[in-house]
Amino acid sequence: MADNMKGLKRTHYCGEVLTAGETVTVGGYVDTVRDKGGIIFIVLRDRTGVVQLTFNETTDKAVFEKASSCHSEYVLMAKGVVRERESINEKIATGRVEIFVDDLRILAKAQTPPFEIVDNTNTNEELRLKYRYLDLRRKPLQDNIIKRSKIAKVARDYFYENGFIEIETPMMIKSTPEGARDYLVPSRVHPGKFYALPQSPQIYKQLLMISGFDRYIQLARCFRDEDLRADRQPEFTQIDLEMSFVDVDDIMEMGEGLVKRLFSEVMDIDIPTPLPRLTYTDAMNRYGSDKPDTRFGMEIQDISDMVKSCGFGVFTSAIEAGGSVRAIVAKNAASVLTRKEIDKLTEYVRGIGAKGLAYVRWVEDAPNCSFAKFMGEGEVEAILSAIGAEKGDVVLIVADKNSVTLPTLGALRLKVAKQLDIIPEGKFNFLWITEFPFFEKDEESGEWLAMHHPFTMPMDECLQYLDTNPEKVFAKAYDLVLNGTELSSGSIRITDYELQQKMFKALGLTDEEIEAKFGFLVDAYKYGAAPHGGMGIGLDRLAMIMCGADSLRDVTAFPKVQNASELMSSCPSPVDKESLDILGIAVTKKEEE
RNA sequence: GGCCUGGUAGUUCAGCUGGUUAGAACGCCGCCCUGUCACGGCGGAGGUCGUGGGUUCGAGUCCCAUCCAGGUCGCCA
Repeated sequence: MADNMKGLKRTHYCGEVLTAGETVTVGGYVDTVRDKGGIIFIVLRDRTGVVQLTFNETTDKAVFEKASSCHSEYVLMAKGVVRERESINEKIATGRVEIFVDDLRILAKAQTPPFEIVDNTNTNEELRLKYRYLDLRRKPLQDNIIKRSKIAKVARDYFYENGFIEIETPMMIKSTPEGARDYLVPSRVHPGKFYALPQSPQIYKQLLMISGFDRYIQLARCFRDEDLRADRQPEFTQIDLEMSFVDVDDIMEMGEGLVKRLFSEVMDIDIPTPLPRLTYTDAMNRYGSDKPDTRFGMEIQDISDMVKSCGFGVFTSAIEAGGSVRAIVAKNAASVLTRKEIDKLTEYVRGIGAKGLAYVRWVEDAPNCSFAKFMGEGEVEAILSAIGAEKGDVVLIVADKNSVTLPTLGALRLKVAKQLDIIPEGKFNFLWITEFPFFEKDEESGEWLAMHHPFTMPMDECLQYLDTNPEKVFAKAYDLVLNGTELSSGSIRITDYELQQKMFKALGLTDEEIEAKFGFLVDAYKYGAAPHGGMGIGLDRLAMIMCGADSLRDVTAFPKVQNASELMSSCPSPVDKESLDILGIAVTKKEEE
């Protein structure tokens, strides 16, 4: 039987700085036991830090014996007098004092954990996720979770101070099979019918604007049944907001205020506002991405004009087909990007859709150019000079249609920057991406599809092209990007019934489809809505970057792994036939057990 | 679904062109030690080499399949 804590009340956390002479009571987990024979030191740990407990054999034999029976991760409560240490440890905050214990309680014994609870663990993440509750005892993870809590708190403070009302929207909603796949929830009362978990509170927050709440926020749980990435979990949290009587700039200003406040209060870092802006078109042309990492240069340059009449068929045919020839210059990369490495990059770009990679590797005196034999006297040198390439640099060139050259060079830019290790740490480069195209053409069917959800407002000056030139229509949509990660996405919504009908038609929806999918929302707008818009800021991704973590798993208390299962509880799991029968569900396909 | 990487004591890893009894460090257990703090000293236990098949006189090592984990592409309006 373990001891109880009768008569003891915790007075301090372990990490608090104690003054010699005072009597204190602390509780925590045994970090280490150092048994010297006649004297025992136990390092006790809680979420604030560690403190040393000291036991002397000659002072109190009974307490000493109990201390000698303690092992790692035992849960203790200890009362004693604080005193200066005989030898000081400058490495820890509480290293000048110790607690000389006269009352020790073993509140719980503990099995030896399957891995050591230490800050810099090497232990395989799979095992740590299986014992997540133990992994969460580690300080780096505790610090992340605590920082995330602070981020949420500051965000709430900020929006409450700006007149926002926090409103919960339902977690069980109508399934609308658009975009990401829904998680479905069966209904016992309605066999054969399903709710869906929300991918975002989008429709409900728009309805709240119609109701006149004017400014709404929610720290909203969202669910998407898609494959995971380091920065993508199937369930995640958005700082979701919507505002009435606003246009694009008003929302962006509110978002910038939040970013500034968060970084100031949580990190003590000043983020200058207004944040830089880039249109989608410029972002694609310069960085080959709609979420560019601007912490380093290596921008994409168009060399089509310089090579359009050269003898290299790969270049000329790409240009003749309406595409382009574009390049990035990797400064001082010639020693890292050897011929062999460039071959690997060529394989990489083939894997993501390009046909190949031309290059100039400038070592020694003469640039080594993969297409030199097709070029005339001085032509290669002219190109190098025009794009600012110098001795020691490597130029990587892709020729294809723009929908291939730009994303390929964008991906290559990131890959090469990581390889060269030129992305500065500790920088926080925010960037708004604006003026997204409204439609994108499906390469296979040739149909125009909405790039954002169909309630997004086109830019005022583009309305005239809605019927005639879909490619000339841009949206009042904006993404917030931080260090190459999409943090937030938002838009101004269509509040005009007629315009909304027009949009649906432009997207090829029939009246029946409109009614079935969005009938209630379309009806709602018939009763009048102020111009409104909003955004959803990924709390998890924000916390990840603010914690300097590489994965959402490091800032999520109980994350899912790549196949969307949770290793600790082993979910999802099969359910018994009885449960399914009540729901009227038959399972026709099973995962191998 | 495609591609890449990994899986060997509790943990992290080593284990060569296939060859005796699969090693190290940390952790764990026991004994010793009154100022340690990466404590120290002595001793000890601990392995279906992810799983299944194949090649071979012989497989941790080679081949095939499969499972698990991570990364990435597709996917994520």
